[in-house]
Amino acid sequence: MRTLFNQLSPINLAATLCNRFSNSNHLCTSISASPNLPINQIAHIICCVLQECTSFSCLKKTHAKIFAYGLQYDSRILTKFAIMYVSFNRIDAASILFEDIPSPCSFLWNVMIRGFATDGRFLSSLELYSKMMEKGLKPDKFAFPFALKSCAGLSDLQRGKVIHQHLVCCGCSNDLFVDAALVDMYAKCGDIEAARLVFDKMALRDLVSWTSMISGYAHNGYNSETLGFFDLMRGSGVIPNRVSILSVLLACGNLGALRKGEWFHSYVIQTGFEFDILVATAIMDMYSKCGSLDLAHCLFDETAGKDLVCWSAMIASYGIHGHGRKAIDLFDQMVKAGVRPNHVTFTCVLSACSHSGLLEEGKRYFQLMTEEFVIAPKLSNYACMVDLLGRAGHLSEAVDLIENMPVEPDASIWGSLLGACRIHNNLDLAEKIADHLFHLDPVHAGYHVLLSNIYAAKSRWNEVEKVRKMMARRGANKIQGFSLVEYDNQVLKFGVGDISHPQWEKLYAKLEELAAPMKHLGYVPLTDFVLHDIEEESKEAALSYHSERLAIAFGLINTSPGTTLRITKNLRICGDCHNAIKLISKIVNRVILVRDMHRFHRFEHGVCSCGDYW
DNA sequence: CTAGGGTTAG
Repeated sequence: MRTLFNQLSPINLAATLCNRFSNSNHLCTSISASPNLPINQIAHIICCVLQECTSFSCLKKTHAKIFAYGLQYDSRILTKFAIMYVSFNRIDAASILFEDIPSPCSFLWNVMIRGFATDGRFLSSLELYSKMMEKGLKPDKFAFPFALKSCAGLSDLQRGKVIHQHLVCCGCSNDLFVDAALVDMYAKCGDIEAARLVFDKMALRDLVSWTSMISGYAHNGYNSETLGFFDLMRGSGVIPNRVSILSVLLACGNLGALRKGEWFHSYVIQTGFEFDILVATAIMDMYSKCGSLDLAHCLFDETAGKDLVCWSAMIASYGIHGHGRKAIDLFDQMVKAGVRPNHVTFTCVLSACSHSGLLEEGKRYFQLMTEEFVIAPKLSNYACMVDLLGRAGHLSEAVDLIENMPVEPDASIWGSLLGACRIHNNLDLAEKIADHLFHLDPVHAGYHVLLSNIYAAKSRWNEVEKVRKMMARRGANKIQGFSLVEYDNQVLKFGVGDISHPQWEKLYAKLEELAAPMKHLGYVPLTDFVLHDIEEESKEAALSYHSERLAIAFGLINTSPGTTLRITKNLRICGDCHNAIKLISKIVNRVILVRDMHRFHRFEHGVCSCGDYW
């Protein structure tokens, strides 16, 4: 060994060491065996060996050895070590070394920016990026995608735009990876138009860029665009993989497009994509959101190696379908199976309790979360609790909870409470809440509508008008209600009093036809403004029809008797329609599934699965 | 040296 060290040049020596001694002990022993070796030579050897380093423990031991040799202040070695630490995902260790280097080279800055971003420490990554720019150093084309990834992770569109400008200045645009990262950043920050602009300008588009775009559409609510873009991708000769399928499944779920979703399920099987837990969860969730709880549950049972997300998704499914007890049972099973819940799981459970009116159970699980699992409740957990308490009429308890929250309540919390005020027609509380609420979110149309409906319930028409004007002044535009129904591999959309469908006359005639038997069953149209508690979708004219009724009429005309009708609605179903659909289900003897903004309503034999608790 | 992904309240 000693002869080796003395005879070979450092590079050859390093190469020899790499070949012969792949593990750290040998390396360290060899170095220790030659105490007379000049320090710079050892440094050189170690640098070369590190390049071949494949084991973290080897790295750590070598690092310790370096300290023993008193080389810790050599920038070159430190840089090498920092880079190695990053490659082993030990960003903290790398960071400590980085701080010790007087003026780190550009490359190390880039490596650190990448390292932090990869580790999910987006703020640190961007902080470093800014510091690097301040020093007049330019990030390289490998660092930009990571800086953009950090912006995407933080949904920081403003910073993303700035970095976009920088990279153009640095001449790093028109690079496949940089552009793909740009597309992804814009898509994740919700600026889908900007994403599309970059995407369209790309000379070359790989599967990843397509997938980023598709996922951007899906996650920003452009559901039919998602499906369209997927077809476009296939048309352009790019073969999808399981990742791109996930976005498409999401879109199907959002649209309630069961047939399309089923098609993708079989597509996954036919093409032989790996049917891993992510794909299984996505398909399961799609089935559930399309109203097919049975299929979702089947898949859940068949899926081996269920993880937290998979369990949570199934719990959420029971929740939106109104099966609170089953959601709770599943939660208990999950815990028994040794899977530790997180705040999302509890959001699912609490929301399930809320939809099913399981007040005591909800309280118990909230307590379980904080006390037994020691999970700090997030805003979403508080929102569920406020909703649970409020719905059940325990308004003051809900207020207590909000006042004692350790975090600042946001608009959604007050919104929950306002929703409860509407159910219980509590005007005093509603007015107090509205102040907070409109301060936090002045342009939210839904909250204004809620308040206006509470006034209307008390026949306070002047105030109703005031709220209306307030909305106009603030530019809080009402969201148009619509209902979706899948037919013949298409998703059809019906708006309020829609006459755009070729069959529109038939649809209205069908509703007319139903009017008599409905009346016979005791239906009284609730023309009172109060119950048209959804956005503007009502009150247009006596002849206007809510979108879900048109969708139902369409389904009745175009499907064979007995077929379940599935409707997806963007807003909350109104009380009048809820009454009407119950009766329709009885008259036509059909199951009518309506998914509104919050949950499923399964109408059958004149009753709804929500038990009118919604 | 780089990348895209499944669950969540209102």
